[in-house]
Amino acid sequence: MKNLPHKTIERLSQYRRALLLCHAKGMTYIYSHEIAKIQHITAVQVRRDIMLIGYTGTLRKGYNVKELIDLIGQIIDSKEGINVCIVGIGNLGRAITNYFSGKRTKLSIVAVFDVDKGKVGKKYYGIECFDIADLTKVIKEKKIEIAIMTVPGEDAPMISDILVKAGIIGMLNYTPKPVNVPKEVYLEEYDMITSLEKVAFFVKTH
Amino acid sequence: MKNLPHKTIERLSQYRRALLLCHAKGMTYIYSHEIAKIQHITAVQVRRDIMLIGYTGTLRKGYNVKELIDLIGQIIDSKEGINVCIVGIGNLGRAITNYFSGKRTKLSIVAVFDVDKGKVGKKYYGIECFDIADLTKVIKEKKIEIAIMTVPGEDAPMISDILVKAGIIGMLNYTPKPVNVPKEVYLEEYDMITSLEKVAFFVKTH
DNA sequence: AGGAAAATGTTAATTATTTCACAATGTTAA
DNA sequence: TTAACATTGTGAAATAATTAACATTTTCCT
Repeated sequence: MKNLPHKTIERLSQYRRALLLCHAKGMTYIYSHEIAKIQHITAVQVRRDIMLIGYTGTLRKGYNVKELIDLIGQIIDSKEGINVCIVGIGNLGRAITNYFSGKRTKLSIVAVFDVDKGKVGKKYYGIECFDIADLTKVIKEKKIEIAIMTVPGEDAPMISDILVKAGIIGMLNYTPKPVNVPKEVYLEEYDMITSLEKVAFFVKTH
Repeated sequence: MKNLPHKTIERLSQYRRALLLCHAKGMTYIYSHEIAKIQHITAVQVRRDIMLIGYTGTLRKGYNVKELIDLIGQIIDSKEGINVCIVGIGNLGRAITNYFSGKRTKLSIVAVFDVDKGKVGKKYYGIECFDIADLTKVIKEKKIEIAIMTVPGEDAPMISDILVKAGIIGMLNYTPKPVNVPKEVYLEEYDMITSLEKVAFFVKTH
């Protein structure tokens, strides 16, 4: 059961978010096709994902919303919680910080970093900004395991190396510059230009 | 040749970006394994992607950087160029606008929108901000074909509907809320929370 | 009570993507 | 001149992800 497909993990995260909204609205049961509709995927895919995590719904009634939320939590959250930092508190860094602040209890942003001395010491959405020169020290002190890079592309490789040396084990790179990390570090990269170019391409070809 | 895999399109966009940097540095030829190194993928994958677009390198010399850049452009750019708008000029909207401003000649951000009257009329990175109430009018006037949504999640479905009615044919949804569009509209969704949860999961399971 | 309808759970088939393996061939060095 | 090497191009195999098909079961209706 540890070998869940990457795509399934992504969808579970999304299901949970949708389910939390349903739960807040007072729904106790939900059908696979209702989840599917929200995520605009097929009901079979929803059922398969749920099958993979070993949950069983009730025939003709669907899935218990609360139970499913909790089970997804058991699968994708880590029990103790994980500390995260944002490196580079420009527009994108602030967007993400704001986005997360006070959302997930198991994933907490505990520090943001920037080179700009004018930003150091200030708080962003309740999170203190540290000098990027103190990356290593703060990461160790605060037991930060995941870093989100939102620095300018040209700084990404250098910052990435520092983060790896400081003991980061997961990294989310939002700069347009791919970085190299040792295989023990889990790296996810996302680049907005690529996404837009992709949309433009598929728009063109119907 | 029109049936290029989605993943190949994404990589071609990335190759081009890397190649442009190489070209700027004066490189005239590049090997598949060099491109692979930059993107941290395998050389075979690079060669296959290049094969799929019908380009042929020179044995033992590699690929001509300039030729490859141009060919990728022919494949993924649309000849006439495409106009894009950003809906919601908060932190994320500004990050993207800044990111793109003056980069791709074939993809231009020609308008940004916001509900906040204090923002309307101002310029963001050189792009004028319009009232979101004028979405339909401005989209038609400026012949905008792609919209990037960076509004709060709760507004996403409603804005999405307006965009579709206004004639948008491609949409990039950066809100955490999935939206439904008719099948003629190409939709790409990306959600940062999901990405972070995914990293957290795979970090946990080595 | 019995039949129709609506769900889930799952095997099998299909499709998409990546990787392997290797032929072909130009380049370099002895 | 020839052997060793490095590189591209690609068919075939392997892996990953999605979709189809359908058995099963519960509920509802008559």
